[in-house]
Amino acid sequence: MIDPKRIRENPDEIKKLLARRKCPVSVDEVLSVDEERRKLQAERDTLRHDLKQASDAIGKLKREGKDASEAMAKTKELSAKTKELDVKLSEIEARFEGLLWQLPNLPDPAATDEDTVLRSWGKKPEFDFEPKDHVALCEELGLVDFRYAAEYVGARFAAYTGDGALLQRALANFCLDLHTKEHGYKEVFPPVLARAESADAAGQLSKLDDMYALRDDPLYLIPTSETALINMHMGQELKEEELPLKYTAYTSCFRREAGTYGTQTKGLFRIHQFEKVELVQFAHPDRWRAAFDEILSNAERVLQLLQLPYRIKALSPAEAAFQASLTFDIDLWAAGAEDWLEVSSVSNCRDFQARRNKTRLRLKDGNLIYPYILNGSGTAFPRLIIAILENNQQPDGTVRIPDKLRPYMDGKDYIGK
RNA sequence: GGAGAGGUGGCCGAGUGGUCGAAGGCGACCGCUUGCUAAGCGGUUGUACGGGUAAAACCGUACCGUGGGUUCAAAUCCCACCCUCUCCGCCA
Repeated sequence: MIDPKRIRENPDEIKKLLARRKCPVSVDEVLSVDEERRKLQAERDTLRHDLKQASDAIGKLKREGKDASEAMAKTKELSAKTKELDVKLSEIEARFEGLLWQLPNLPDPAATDEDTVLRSWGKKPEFDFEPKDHVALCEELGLVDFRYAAEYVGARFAAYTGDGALLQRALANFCLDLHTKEHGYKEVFPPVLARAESADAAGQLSKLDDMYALRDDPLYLIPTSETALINMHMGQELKEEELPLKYTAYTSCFRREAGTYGTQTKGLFRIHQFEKVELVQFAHPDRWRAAFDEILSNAERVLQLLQLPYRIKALSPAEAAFQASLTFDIDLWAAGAEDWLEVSSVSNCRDFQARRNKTRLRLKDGNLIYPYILNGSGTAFPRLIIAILENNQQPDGTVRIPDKLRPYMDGKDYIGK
């Protein structure tokens, strides 16, 4: 949520910033509803003040043992009028809130309107044979059973089998070990279901159609563990001294992604359930950049240790998620697909989510503000698996396991040998 | 899922219709004080929205799990729901 005061005080600035991204409501509408709301509140407050005084007077009369029936009859009318205004006010307040919640986060001033590749790392592998894509490799090495998954649950799901399942588990342990032991994150294993309000706080209810809902309970399968982690302190007051708070979680993520058929849907590329290690930091607003850079480098470290070539791309505000102010994507090079695959998205959401879930920050000077919440994948597995398989494939159809992953893969050097 | 108990400020905890934004305690902050490892004394200390201000001060309203209701008046009475704890059931 954007600070409503900021909208009121700098409407032109807000309009200009929001023009850079998809925004379903107009700032002018927000402003006019706000004005109406303030007017109504002033009226209601005055009326209620009078009512309170009248009631107090009645109390006094009664305590003194005097007759208050006349005063009570008179006050009844005042009470009715106040209630009428109460109803009107809460209606307009709800409308105001509703509009506010539909406004996407303001883009960072530094964000460019075109996606921009900032830098890259590693060398694309070269082959003296025709490299296969991951679907072929998975089938030949028995790593994923797409047929079974399709029959069992439906299209665009994966069932990892044998060394494929082991690889998945190895990556989870590898990433979690790295982030907890070397990068200082606290590991969380959260529920993968969330209430609507929790998802809404994260900003994900704006993509309601993308979430799986349960039939009998008002719960949703989380599209990312960001949903779970950014709500770790909902309703709480954090102390400046305890920042930054750093959390990591390995969970399955669920996305319906209706309407994305046709583009890059082969194999593991875009599936309805995927696994991901997420990184979230709660940071002091003044130190968000350090937290942002840290999350980015934490994610990069995974790829460096696994020797996977990648590039960092600054996302345009139009591309960024509803809740994000600044986003850098990390794209992995996949040699079989001969394409870049997004494996991580690092975002600064500023105080957007903290305002929504009422996470606040008590500063040393006593002031109460909202902390900034940042997140990033560290990283998403199906695509990591695609890149590992395609980039490390050998002429004989086996796949070399990156050195750092071997301890997690029963010490094996190759998949398929 | 069933039965019972409970949800009050940063924390603990009192409060069954008006004098309650809420006793008392703890913690925190400020001041004073004291020769013995830190204690004593005094004071301050919630949030949101609106008004007001250069900014404060200040003023108003709301908030005692959430949402409704009764009443001139609700932390207090009524209804529904949510959550926590205990016991039972079910279950990995």
